Amino acid sequence: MSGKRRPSVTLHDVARHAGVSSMTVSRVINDYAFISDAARAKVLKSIEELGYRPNAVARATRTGVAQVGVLYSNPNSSNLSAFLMGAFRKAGEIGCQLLIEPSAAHPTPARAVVKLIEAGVGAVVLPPPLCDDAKILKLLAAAGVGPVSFATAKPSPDVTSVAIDDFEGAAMMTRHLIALGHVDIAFIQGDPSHSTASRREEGFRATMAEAGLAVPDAHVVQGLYTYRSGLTAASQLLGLRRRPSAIFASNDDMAAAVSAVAHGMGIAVPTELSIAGFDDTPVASTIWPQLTTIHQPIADMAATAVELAAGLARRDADEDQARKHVLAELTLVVRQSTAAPAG
Amino acid sequence: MSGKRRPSVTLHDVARHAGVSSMTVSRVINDYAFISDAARAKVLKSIEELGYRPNAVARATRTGVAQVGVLYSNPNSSNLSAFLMGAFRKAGEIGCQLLIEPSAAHPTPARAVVKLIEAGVGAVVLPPPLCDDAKILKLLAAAGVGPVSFATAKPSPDVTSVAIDDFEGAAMMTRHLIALGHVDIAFIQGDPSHSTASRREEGFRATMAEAGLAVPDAHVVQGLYTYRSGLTAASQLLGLRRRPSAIFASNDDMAAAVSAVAHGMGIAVPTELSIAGFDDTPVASTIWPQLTTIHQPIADMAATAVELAAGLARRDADEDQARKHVLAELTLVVRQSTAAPAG
DNA sequence: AGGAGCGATGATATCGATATCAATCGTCGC
DNA sequence: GCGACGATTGATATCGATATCATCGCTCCT
Repeated sequence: MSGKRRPSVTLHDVARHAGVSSMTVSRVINDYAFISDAARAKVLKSIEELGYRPNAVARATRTGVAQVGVLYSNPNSSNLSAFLMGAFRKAGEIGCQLLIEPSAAHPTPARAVVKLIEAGVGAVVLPPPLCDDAKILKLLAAAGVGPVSFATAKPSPDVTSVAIDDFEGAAMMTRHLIALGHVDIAFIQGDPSHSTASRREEGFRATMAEAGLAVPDAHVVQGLYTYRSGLTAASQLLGLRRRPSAIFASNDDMAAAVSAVAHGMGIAVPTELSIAGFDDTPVASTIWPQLTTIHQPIADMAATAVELAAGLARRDADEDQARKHVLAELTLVVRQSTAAPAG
Repeated sequence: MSGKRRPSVTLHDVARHAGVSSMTVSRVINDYAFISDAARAKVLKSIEELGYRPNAVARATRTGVAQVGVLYSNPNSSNLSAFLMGAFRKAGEIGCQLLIEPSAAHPTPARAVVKLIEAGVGAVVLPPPLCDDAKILKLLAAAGVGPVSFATAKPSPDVTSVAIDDFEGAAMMTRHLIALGHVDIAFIQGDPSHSTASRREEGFRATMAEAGLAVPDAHVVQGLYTYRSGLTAASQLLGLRRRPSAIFASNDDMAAAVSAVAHGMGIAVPTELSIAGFDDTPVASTIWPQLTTIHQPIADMAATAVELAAGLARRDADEDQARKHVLAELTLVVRQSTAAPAG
């Protein structure tokens, strides 16, 4: 019987309460420039008193609902949840509808793109490695669907992008290890088909060179961003006659594998071996000791990507829109897997 | 210049094309019972020809946008991404707005609930262990906000719920291990503050008893659903004089830890030791060998939960609504971490 | 003084759908 | 053969916001 009903204060309620028209209220909440201070104050007061909250859905009907597609390649990607969180939060805010399409569900990524286009999306967010695929970009261009490339290491100037500076991130981590006193630092490369892999390696090498530290060939081994490839790479590195005192893996999954192998060989982490990852995925704080890694604000980046995509989708034949390029801020997260080298 | 514009076929376009009123079209797509076959056929044909897709957002303005809150406790929960996927997909479909609130961001879970209530949600989805918290349920009831408990092991008959049968899941896995020929099967318990933990243990014990197999006390050790607790538990079990030939951990994170420890002790998986997990989180297919585990259709469950919550949110003082209880289907996923015992 | 220019505001149409109520057409019972 | 009732359909209002255009009152310029 306590039948609570959503009283749902509307814009009109606020207008009535403030003694102005609904348009004035609408303008206030949309930060329109030309409103008298008096009117603005009245409206803000009424909003406060009534506890008004704009209805994103209703707003979207008028502003034009943009349907934005999101393609993703790896359903197990550990960053997926943060990515989705951010993307959906923003989508809810601006009232645009997200269509999520796993490219793995299709014989080729191109088929997934076609499906999204047919579903009528106005823009597509492309995580790596899809955003580096020229064929896909061509397909989208032909359909007039705007692409937003996400977290690619080499964003094309022609394509709106949200990215991180992989080079700088790797450099930050390398500096951290050097500052701890490490000299023999090994590196596990990422999947060469991802553009991020080479940038991270370059960041590592450049920083080592800058510090005057040598990087013997044996200290750089190939990985594929997978746990399993990390297992192999770790065995290789830890079996070396002259074992490195620190291993920097290009992502957290591989760093977790290094941790498991070290564990297996009775090598104490971090006292005998420092391990560093990249991405700050959930596994980094799951395993023990927790990984020192580079944190990317994936959720914020995803939100930004959706916002840009929605803008692209809405825009009419207005072609000369500036392609935006957003670079997100990275942070070094020092946890328990790195320390000064022994002895 | 290829200024593609979303022509966005509307309901009215379809109506005009089919020569009927828009209401008739609306009724067809909403499966209203009393439509002549002729009209239905015409409409369906037009929908097909024009490639019409209903605009969920517009629909929601009229049906009443339900705001549904989703509380979650552990931002690193590996199931989060699947959960969010399902939840948001459904939210998009029915045009309801999701408010996600991490309870960790508040001093107490109760504060998070209050925030959602103040934000005006009509219903809340509560993952464990929040859904078992009487205080929270009381708070919600006072505000007239419907709760939907998610994946709790002991759903209250008074609360709408979407759950799995933890007992049966554990039983399935235990039967699998027994069928492989294992006799000495150890068990790692979950966090006792989660209702799922005890049900899983009961499922294990009941099945062992049924098969006439003994479960010595030393073969059941406490865990907390964390990787770290799994590390400790595994060391304990694998250090036993009479080592079990299989370890069934109540979740994947702990199973992954068992794998790491086994690795460390030079115990081959699965030839010398079988490892089983529960949940089928991403880590299960990340590590190597990949874990045999119990898969829950989290995404579907989340979608169902949102759907039920939206229903709750919309319903007026209509109190005698049936509380629904949905039980999702579990599947045993056999991967590479289990095999027949050696010798 | 006349009006151009602009800041500030409101009236009204609109977005794409559904809710509600009324209208139409059989046909069935008596 | 008449009224009632049920199946089927359409007209119109509505949801909560924004877009567009009109209006109003000033100031400032010539």
